[in-house]
Amino acid sequence: MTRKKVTIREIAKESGVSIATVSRYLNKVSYTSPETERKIQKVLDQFSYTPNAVARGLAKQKSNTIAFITPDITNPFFPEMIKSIEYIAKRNGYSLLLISTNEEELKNKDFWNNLKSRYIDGFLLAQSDLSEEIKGYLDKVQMPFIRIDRGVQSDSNNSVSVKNYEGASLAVRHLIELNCKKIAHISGPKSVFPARGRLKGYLDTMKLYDRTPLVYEGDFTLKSGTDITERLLSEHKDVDGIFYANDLMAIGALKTFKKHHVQIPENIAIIGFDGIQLTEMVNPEISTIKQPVKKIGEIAVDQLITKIEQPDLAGHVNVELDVELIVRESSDRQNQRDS
Amino acid sequence: MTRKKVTIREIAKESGVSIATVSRYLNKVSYTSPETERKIQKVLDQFSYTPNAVARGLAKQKSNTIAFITPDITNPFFPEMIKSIEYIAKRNGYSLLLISTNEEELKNKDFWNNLKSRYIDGFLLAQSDLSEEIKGYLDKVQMPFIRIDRGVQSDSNNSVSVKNYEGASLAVRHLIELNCKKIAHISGPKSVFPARGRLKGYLDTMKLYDRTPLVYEGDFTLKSGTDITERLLSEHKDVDGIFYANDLMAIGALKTFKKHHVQIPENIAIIGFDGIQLTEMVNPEISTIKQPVKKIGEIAVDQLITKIEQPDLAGHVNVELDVELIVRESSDRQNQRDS
DNA sequence: TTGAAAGCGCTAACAC
DNA sequence: GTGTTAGCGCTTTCAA
Repeated sequence: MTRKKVTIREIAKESGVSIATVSRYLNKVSYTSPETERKIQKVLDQFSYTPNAVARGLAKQKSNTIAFITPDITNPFFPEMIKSIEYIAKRNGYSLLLISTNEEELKNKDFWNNLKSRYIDGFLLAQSDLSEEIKGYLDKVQMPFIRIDRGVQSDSNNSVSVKNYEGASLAVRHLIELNCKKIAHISGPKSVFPARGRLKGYLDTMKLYDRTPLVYEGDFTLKSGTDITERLLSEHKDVDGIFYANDLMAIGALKTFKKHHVQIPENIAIIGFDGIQLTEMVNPEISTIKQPVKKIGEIAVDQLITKIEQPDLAGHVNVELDVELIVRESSDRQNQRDS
Repeated sequence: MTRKKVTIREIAKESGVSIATVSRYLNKVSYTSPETERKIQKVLDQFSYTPNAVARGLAKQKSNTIAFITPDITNPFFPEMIKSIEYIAKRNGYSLLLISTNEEELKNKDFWNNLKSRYIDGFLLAQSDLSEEIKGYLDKVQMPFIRIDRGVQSDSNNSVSVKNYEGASLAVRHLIELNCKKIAHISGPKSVFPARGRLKGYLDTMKLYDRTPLVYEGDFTLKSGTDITERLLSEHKDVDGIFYANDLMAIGALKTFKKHHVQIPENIAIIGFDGIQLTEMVNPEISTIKQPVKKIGEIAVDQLITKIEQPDLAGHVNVELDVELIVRESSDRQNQRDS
């Protein structure tokens, strides 16, 4: 496939110019006469030369590689988000290094030294919640980075997230329009920022419509959806609408509903948050507030690359993307009326 | 965090030895006197020195990085498998580069040249089906690699896969023990090797028990599960057991069953193949033939690293892992009898 | 056991 | 415009 290894030196010799000229041509920096360019290009083709990326990296102190760091590779967002990230990165000439870490590791000096010693150009951090300690590290680590999604405090910079508050409001208003009388909220852990945003959106909107809020705290897992719904049903039999702080809990709740022969959406209308693919795979399909996962990835990597390539141009970024109400069977009472 | 950048040169100067000696100590190659070692180590700690990975890479022509290449990053296996791969890789001092490609790109010389120019040490290839053309490329590319899972032809080498045939047999026997009289199989695309293995397992086992086989060809997607089940039900109303060639199709079928008010497992017992997490999240939970996803990843990366570090020791590998029958609601007639 | 020095392959001043 | 040369930071002969 690739014969020997052909270096810039051969190319230079073969085209009768100096390696500097070849390098200049390759990097399109400063002018080279059209004629030499033609000569060089010819030899380049002939040898199907590819510059050695490592040598180039060493000389330029740059690897054209970014890292995606997360403790939580099995998060349902992951596949789709990674896909868009890798795609955009590649299009810009960057490769994607995948790193899964626990919080401990982020505090390890060696961890960061290692990234630096590899000239990793920047990283995306998808870490749920950062302790103050780690935030301190991040400030000092002196690398471009963007935080994604859940790891976002309202006061933070350099992050891409979604409008959790508005999304929650959308969800509640949707349930109200469905004529739900008693709308409960199964929240995420209050320690997590997006969970708080969604909770506040729920509370404020309920208030706006003069409703009495009813909140149970879950932990974003499937199981907690099942269990807490069980408790909710036993303690409040008259609930007829539930807004789950994420899809996974809503899906988990389906087991409980089935067990108690609760009809969805006839008896209770439910809606989740996130818009993971799973919502379309279960029965009934779950209504949700959809996050633009791909877009989150795209924007994050885009911002990161800007920070890398034009450090001065890129100030602190703080993007908040819109979410979208997706109505599916679990809250669709149009069809219901017909039957 | 990290002050200036401290190179091996400072370490050498500071400890009063040559950089060669420091390098030797760092790489634990050839002996160094205990005394110098102590001196060096002291300085090392003091500066919290990390060798520059890129420079080292250039000198050793090695990056300590492996690539995971797939066209299909949203495959449900992905998260868990990647997780185990990254874990083992890291434990062995390797990082994981994620590359998603279409088949076209694999035929592109530049693609491979790029990997080589970065001194990527090897790669895992999770590509469904490789054309002969690509297999030709792989032979010539001269890099260590292992193929994973679906990309496996029976005659291939350097691959890690599972016992598809035996798994299918397990599934069928399970349905027979459940007293199913007419057992159908929704296969995967016949062009895909694992699909063929599962089909053959089904056919042979049916024959073994003197049953008449009934096969419909699906394409492994959720939707094909829904649609083909629809057709199956209309054409063969007496089917009472279905073995789906993968879980996704079995899950898709649930919509059809619901629509036609078919009770699972009372009217029809079903079982899938793969053991993706989704099977536990739907209603009813789906029985399945579980692939040891983590193990597949672990073994693959393990083999790959062996190939990289001991090229002579590692001959051609061809691992076939065992699968496991997991009985869940969709084929559980123990509980059914009680009710 | 240790040091000197020649690479690894490319970039970027600096000079012409 | 183009060539010379000194790095980038580390490894690895080859001598001593």
